[in-house]
Amino acid sequence: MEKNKKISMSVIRRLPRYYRFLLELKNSGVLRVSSHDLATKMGSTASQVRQDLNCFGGFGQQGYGYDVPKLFEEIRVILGLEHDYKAVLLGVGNLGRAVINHISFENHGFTLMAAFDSNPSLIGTEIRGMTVRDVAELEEYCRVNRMDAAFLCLPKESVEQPGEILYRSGVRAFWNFSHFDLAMKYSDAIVENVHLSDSLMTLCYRMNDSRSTDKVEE
Amino acid sequence: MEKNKKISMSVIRRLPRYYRFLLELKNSGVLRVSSHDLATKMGSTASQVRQDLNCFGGFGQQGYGYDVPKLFEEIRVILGLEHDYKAVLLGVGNLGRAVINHISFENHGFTLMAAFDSNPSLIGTEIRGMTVRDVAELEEYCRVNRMDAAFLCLPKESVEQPGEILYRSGVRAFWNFSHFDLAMKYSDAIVENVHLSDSLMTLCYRMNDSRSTDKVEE
DNA sequence: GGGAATTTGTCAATGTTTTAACATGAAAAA
DNA sequence: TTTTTCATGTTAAAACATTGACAAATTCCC
Repeated sequence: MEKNKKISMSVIRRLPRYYRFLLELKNSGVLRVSSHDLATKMGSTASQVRQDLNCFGGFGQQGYGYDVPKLFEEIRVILGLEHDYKAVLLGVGNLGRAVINHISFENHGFTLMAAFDSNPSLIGTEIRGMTVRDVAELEEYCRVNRMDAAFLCLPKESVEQPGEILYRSGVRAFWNFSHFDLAMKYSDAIVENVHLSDSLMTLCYRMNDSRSTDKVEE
Repeated sequence: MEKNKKISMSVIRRLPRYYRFLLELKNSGVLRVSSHDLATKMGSTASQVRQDLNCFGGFGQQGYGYDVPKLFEEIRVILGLEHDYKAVLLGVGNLGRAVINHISFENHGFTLMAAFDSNPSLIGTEIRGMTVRDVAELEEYCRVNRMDAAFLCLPKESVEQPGEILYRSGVRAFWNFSHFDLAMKYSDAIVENVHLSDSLMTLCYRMNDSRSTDKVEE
């Protein structure tokens, strides 16, 4: 049996990066990797890599390091990427289309089943083999087809109302791209917010910051 | 003079959220807010809010709280959102178009000056009043017009080469949406990575995790 | 105007995450 | 086969982040 110690969010958020780097290594035909090598790639320390991986079990071998294909597979299982969680997408504007076209859902644990929009000029159009549906059908569709997750790509408006509807029809996981935080009152709902503008503001802050710090001379 | 204590990343990453919530409050006509109210909205503690804001100065008033428009403006200045950093965007695919149409650059410290792509069928097309340029012109354009930042929306390929070109032509800040980490060898470069698939994998992990934790019965 | 109720800024304590150190064991080399 | 090298898993220490507590200052209400 595995240790029951709760995994911290900091560790969890690093797992996808390990996964990506391992995929790169695997694709390059690299067969073994040390915690030190991985750390260099990640921009962290060997100690942290070992600490992270050991949360889930001893995948390495002393004197050798980690077997790349094996470790890759382990992390894939840890993340649960072999799942086929059924998901709907709301909002087929630029953002929704970008998400649909940019992300490989199948490799990341999901199957995108349907896309919805409220804009009549979009309803009925095709995207990646899906016909865009009227958001009015959302509740029934999710209940009947037992959706697991929803990707919220509504660009401007509030996201609370569709959130409510989706929760009522059984959806418990939300990937939220809207400008507003999706505050779920239900403790069994999982919300993963992606705030692009927050990230841009952070970039802006860091740019100012580096200016003031760099200006030692002048 | 301000205290010279270095601001931690944890604090910096919360600033944009404060900013968003304050904007909401301001738009609703709310004039004052307590650390406790803000904490409730943020899902954190009053203590943390006060601690965060006090990194930058005492904006509040005992017995009253914080003046919403004033605090909003303070955070706007702290983040440096009044800047007009000149930026170019690379990759006018779905992702690039979503970024262009979805993000309000002007309110977040940037002016988007030009968009580039390597796809001949996109070059010359219009988007948001900009004519898409050939990526071959990138280096010269950035050098001549002194760009500050680049938004990298190249969906699949590696992002290292354009990064090199951009750095050579003076760009020091990068907002990277590509699937690969942009590993800049230059210490004065600022890279803000946005890894959508990482976020999706995290969602997947949390879904599995909640399943196993919830299943106390059964 | 005065006293109760608020609410901040800050210090101290608690909790968490990261880094460092090292004993142990496998692999590689001699 | 034996020794040296390498690199893990783990424990302990250090650094960092969050929370709690409270004095000081303001506002609100009577």
